[in-house]
Order: sequence, then structure tokens, then C-alpha cells
Amino acid sequence: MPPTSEALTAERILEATEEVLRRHGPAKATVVDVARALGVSHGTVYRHFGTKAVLREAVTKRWLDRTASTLARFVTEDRGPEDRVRDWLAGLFEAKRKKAGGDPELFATYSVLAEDAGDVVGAHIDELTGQLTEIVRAGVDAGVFTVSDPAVAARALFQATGRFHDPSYAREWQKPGVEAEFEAMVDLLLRGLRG
Amino acid sequence: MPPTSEALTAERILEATEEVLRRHGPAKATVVDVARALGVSHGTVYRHFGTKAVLREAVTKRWLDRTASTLARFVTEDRGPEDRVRDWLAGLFEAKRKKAGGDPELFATYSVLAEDAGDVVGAHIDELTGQLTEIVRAGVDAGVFTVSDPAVAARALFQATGRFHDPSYAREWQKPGVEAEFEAMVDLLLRGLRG
DNA sequence: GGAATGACAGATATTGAAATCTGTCAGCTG
DNA sequence: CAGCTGACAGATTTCAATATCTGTCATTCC
Repeated sequence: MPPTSEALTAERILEATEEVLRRHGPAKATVVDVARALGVSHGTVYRHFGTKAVLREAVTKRWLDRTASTLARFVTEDRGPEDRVRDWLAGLFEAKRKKAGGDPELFATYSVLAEDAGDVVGAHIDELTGQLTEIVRAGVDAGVFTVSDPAVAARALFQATGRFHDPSYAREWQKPGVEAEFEAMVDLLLRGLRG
Repeated sequence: MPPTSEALTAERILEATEEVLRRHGPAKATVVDVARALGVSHGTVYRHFGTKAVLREAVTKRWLDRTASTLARFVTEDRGPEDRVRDWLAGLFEAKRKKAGGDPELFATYSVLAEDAGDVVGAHIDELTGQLTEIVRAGVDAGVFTVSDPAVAARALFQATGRFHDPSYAREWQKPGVEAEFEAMVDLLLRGLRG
């Protein structure tokens, strides 16, 4: 895949980095590899991304943002708050599970990247809990939920379902019975939201 | 029964193994080290524990059993089911947090051991959720909780609070605000149990 | 002048030979 | 005889030499 002779944009570097990570894995993917894939010297890559860590964080952010934007639609969906909380949580679970099951190696690669990108992951989690908070607040305003602080409740929801979206539990997502466990968890949490 | 100071019992081997693990860490603690600490040849250790993995599992089980027996008292405590669920969950969190904070290296050592001892950990989790199931069932019988299946609810409770007892989250237990997060989580879950 | 290069120093990773460990077992010892 | 030993083979780990990588920057190129 020879690179087009267009300008070397940050975007193109990120795409090349994803490809290199996909091919070599997180341990062996180097900045030199990325430069080689683009047909430039590695010094050039450093003009755009000051360090390898910054480059990896940018790739990680891209990956996480894809999930976040997928879930955004459940926030504004035209359904009751209970259904939207359920859909949102199920959507997150399904998105993660699909990625982990479909290409386990790539998922493992990004899981490793995420471990080294604490700030990016933190912002991602803040965005997700922010989405959840909106739905919970709508439920409180509609009188369906009775929690006192939507943001606190949303964070609890997110943490309680960690087992179904935290990459470190990916192994469990294949086991039979997870579906039922997920349903039971969401049922219990929704009962809690209603009070 | 022969005097413990002379006979080489499984018990003495386990104690020596704990000591070696404490001193060397999980990566460098060898069966040869254990034998040396006991003043015997390593072949002797293998008479009692067929493999290194079995020896480590036994040590891990011992460690986990200590936590389980600490929590058992909350099951039979003379208080309402709500308070007992709260106490039990708080007791688990506190026990783990105290261990992790008090001797981080030792905690990390046992966390590594636990990763390699899937069956032992599974049995431990079954025991803990069993304890929780008893309390939940008592609550249902007393009409305080309205869940349909105490065992399913107990497992959900355990998983939902994973962030506050799973060793992989130990780093978070030191951060300010965890206490509040834990309280919010338990409040939400208890609301769910009541229905 | 802005973009890219490539040589360079220090840090990190790889490699293969040597050392150590795991698990077995024939034989010793009390 | 029951418990223990220590030598052994194959697997794993250590260690030091070697190679590669990261990040910088003076220089080149358009």
C-alpha cells in the first residue's frame, strides 16, 4: 500500500499508525515502522507528534471516540428513560463484545494502548458517564427515576456494569450465561433508579 | 500426632512458601527456595505438592479463605437484611483495601497468584456469593427485598461492586472520593433489592 | 522559510549461551 | 518401609553483548 503523494497530514499518520499496530501489535510497533509505511523518515513523524506516547494517545482517542459516538444516539432516542438506559448499557456491552470477539488481537492491542493512556481513557469515561447522566436526568425530570443526583447515579451505573465493558473482563464475555447476568444486572439497577 | 516442630507437614510447607513469596515476590519465588527455607531437598516438597502450580494454589486458597471467614460473621449477624448486605459489602471492600494499602507488594504478589489459580478463585467467588445469597434470601423471606431470585441478585451485587473488591482496581482504592462512590453504589443496589 | 532528512546519543529490546529451575525417580537412610 | 535425597533431562530464566529504537537537531531541499 504505497502512500499517495499528498501532503503528510496528522490524519494520514494516524491511519498508518493504526495499520502498523494492527500488523505488529503494541509491543513491536515502532515509530520507525510508521515512518517506513508512509515513505518518510521517522524525524518527520516527530514533527507532527512530539513523542511516541502522544502518537499512541491520539490513536487511542480515535478508537474510543468511535464507541462514544455510536452510543450518542441512545441519549436523544425517542423512548422512555428506562428503555434508553437499558439500550445505552446494552449498546456499550454489545459494541465492546463485538470488537473483542471479532478481532481479539486488535482488541488486545487497543486494550494495551488504553492502559498507557490514562488521561485519554479518563476523558472517554467522563464523556460516557456524561451521556448516561443526561438520560438519568431526563428520567428524574419525568418523574420515572427518583435518585437525588443524576451524575452520581450515572457513575454508579457505569461502574456497576464495568464487568460488561471493561476490557480486562473481555474473556468473560464469551462464556455462556453472560447475557443473563447482564440482564439481571440491568434489571437490578433500573429498580434502583426507580426507587 | 507427631510434634509439628519435627514433622514436615503440608502446613509447614505452606508457611514457608508464604514467607518465600513475601520475600522474593511471585516471579522469583521457586520451589528450591521453599525447600531451602525448610532445610530439605526440593524433591521432598514435591512429595507433598505434586507441582509448583498446586503449591501456589494451596497458598492462594489459604489467603482467600481468610477473607471469606472474616465475612462469614455478617451472614449470621443479628441485624436487618439491609444492614447486613451493607456491612458485608463494606466489610469486603475494607478488608481488600486494608490489605492493598498496608502491604502493596504482598497484595500484588497474591494478585498475581490469583490470576494463575482460576479454579481456586472461582470457588472463592462462589463461596462469597453464597454468603451474600443467604442474606438476600433472608431479606426476601422477611419481605424487605422483592427480588425474584436471591442467588441471581447476589451475583449481580457481587459483580456490581467488583470495582471495590477486584484486585485489578486496587490502584483506585486510594483515590479520594472512593468512599462516596462506594456509598452511592450500595445505596443504588439496596434500592434495587427493595424494588 | 517551512518541510523533511539522517546522523547521533542515550534508552530499550533482542539474542543466544550459560545458569537455574521443574519434575522424576532410583537409591539411600534411619 | 516411609520419608527423604540428589542427580538428571528438559524447560525456563538470566545476563551480557549486540541491534534497534526514541527523540534531537544541524543541515539539506524545494
